[in-house]
Amino acid sequence: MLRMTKLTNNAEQTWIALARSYRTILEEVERSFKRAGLPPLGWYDVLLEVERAGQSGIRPYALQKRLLLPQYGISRLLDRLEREGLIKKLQCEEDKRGFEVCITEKGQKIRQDMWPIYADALSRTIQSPMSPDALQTISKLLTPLHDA
Amino acid sequence: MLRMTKLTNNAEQTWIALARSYRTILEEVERSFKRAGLPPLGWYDVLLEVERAGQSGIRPYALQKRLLLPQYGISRLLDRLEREGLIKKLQCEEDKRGFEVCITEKGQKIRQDMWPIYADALSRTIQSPMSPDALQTISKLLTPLHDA
DNA sequence: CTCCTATAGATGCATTTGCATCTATATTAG
DNA sequence: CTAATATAGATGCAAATGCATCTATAGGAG
Repeated sequence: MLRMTKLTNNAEQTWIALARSYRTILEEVERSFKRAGLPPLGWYDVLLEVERAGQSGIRPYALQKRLLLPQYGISRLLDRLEREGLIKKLQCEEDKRGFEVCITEKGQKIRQDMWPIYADALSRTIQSPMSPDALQTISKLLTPLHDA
Repeated sequence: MLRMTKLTNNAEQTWIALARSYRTILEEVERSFKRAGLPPLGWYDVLLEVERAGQSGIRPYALQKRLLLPQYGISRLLDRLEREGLIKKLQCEEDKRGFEVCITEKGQKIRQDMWPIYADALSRTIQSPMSPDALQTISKLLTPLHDA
């Protein structure tokens, strides 16, 4: 049994602030997409990664790591995106278990439509309540949390 | 149409760091509860608020505001907690539309069992990778995000 | 009082998620 | 080569979520 360091109030308060901030922002982002008749944020994230991968595409397991989603989550999200014609799956020659995911023109268009809505929501929720300095400090300080 | 300020890279990076940090920590917290055969974090949050409310209890709509959950989310979460005997609903005399939620002994016990698991997970994921100073700075800087 | 609107909470139905497991190909050991 | 194991991805089923709507009581305005 490992002896654990006692949790400080400080760390606890930081977690609470992190969670509340995250949820507040996410809620506004999702609401904004919905108002604009656009798909949820998860779709944007996938479309962006797939678009960045270019025409050679990206493998689902790679997406999974980048996006911190469970395997079955990616599997089904890709199904939905394919059904809507936003991505296509290209049979992978070097590894017949899998495929490469590529973006379609329709997918690109949707992603482009989503960006200004997304950016506005972030602008309202994160950028305007904080100074550029505060923003910079936070993103720098948070780095060890997700790199570890 | 409102003219929006363009989103800075700075704000975008901060959002990404916030989201990745939050998800990474949450994942570890949930995994820890599961390993210990305990319910998910949402249950803890409700039980804690209800316990804090004391024997007079707390109204569902009040919980909803504190916990940033949708109305139907609270409604069903309370159903589950009640079904497991962790809370009870007391018919509210002053307002016959609603009720007061109170914690049961079983509910208290579960919450108490959950805390050390929760605390350890936070200790590992937030506290150990960051200096006390960094923690303090972050929680202070994040305040405007969820108060606004 | 009556009528109108607002608020508390529940619920039917469709979609999504979580969990466990399954299939198929790849990789490694012998 | 064959056998054992690991990895990529899919899927059946149960539970949770989102959405819209519904019921019932509260709190006005007249």
